[in-house]
Amino acid sequence: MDELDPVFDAVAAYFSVLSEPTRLKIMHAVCTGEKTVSQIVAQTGATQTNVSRHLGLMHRQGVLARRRDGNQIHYSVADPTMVELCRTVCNRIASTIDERRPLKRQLLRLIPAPKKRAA
Amino acid sequence: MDELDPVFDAVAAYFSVLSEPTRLKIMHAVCTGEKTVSQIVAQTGATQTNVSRHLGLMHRQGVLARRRDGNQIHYSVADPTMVELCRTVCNRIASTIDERRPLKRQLLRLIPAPKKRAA
DNA sequence: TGACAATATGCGCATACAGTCATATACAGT
DNA sequence: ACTGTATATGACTGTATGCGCATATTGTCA
Repeated sequence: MDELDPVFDAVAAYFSVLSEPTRLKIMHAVCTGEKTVSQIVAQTGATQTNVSRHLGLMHRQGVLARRRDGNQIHYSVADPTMVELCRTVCNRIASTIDERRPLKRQLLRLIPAPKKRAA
Repeated sequence: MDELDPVFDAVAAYFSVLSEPTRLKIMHAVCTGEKTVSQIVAQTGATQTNVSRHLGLMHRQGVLARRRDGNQIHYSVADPTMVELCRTVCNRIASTIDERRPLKRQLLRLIPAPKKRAA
């Protein structure tokens, strides 16, 4: 199975992006459309430094796209699969905890369903 | 956004299970049906200690189901969503690396497509 | 009960990584 | 050029966690 190691490593690295609460908050912030760093900082409540680190990481992984506009930098989702995975997991977790209603509602509404061609 | 923290933590924890190569190997081993610890150890090439640790963790997370049979313990997939996520990611990664053919083939074949009612 | 096989666990180590502080870079306006 | 704003980065710390060794636990068979 050794020759498959790079494969498992790649898949693990992919999931690793989503295995961190702050990065999930960032995904949640940008999954509805382009956002500047400041906006993401405001929405997530994380520090600027920390957000910037995670944004850099996610951009390097190809998860997020960057766009410079004067002084600001806009980030957006570059890999829709990531959002799809989040939605799947939110639904799954919600289905396992019928007793905890409020958490369930929050989960189901975190990732809005795609309209037609959500950027 | 503070009140949503537990939600993001839960989702992150969910993805964390799949963000580790050894655990992915285990998923790959059991996704085709129940396997004993020894079988998983053999297939993954990891040590018994390490496999046992990961199996315990995955069982506690509700990802795997346990079944005692005499001296042996059989593990199987308890959460089909996990397998679905793996398949999704394998396809996604494969699609991003058309140039690396061998890796692509391996990825696409890691998680066999569900027949009708795969346990 | 004793010996053996299968699996789990306490402990220690090494590494990875999220977070913070201070500072650097890049751009805009005056 | 200077100041202010927006974003990124180097250095460091603390914590989490994957791993291996030795050992414990659970079950089988004689």
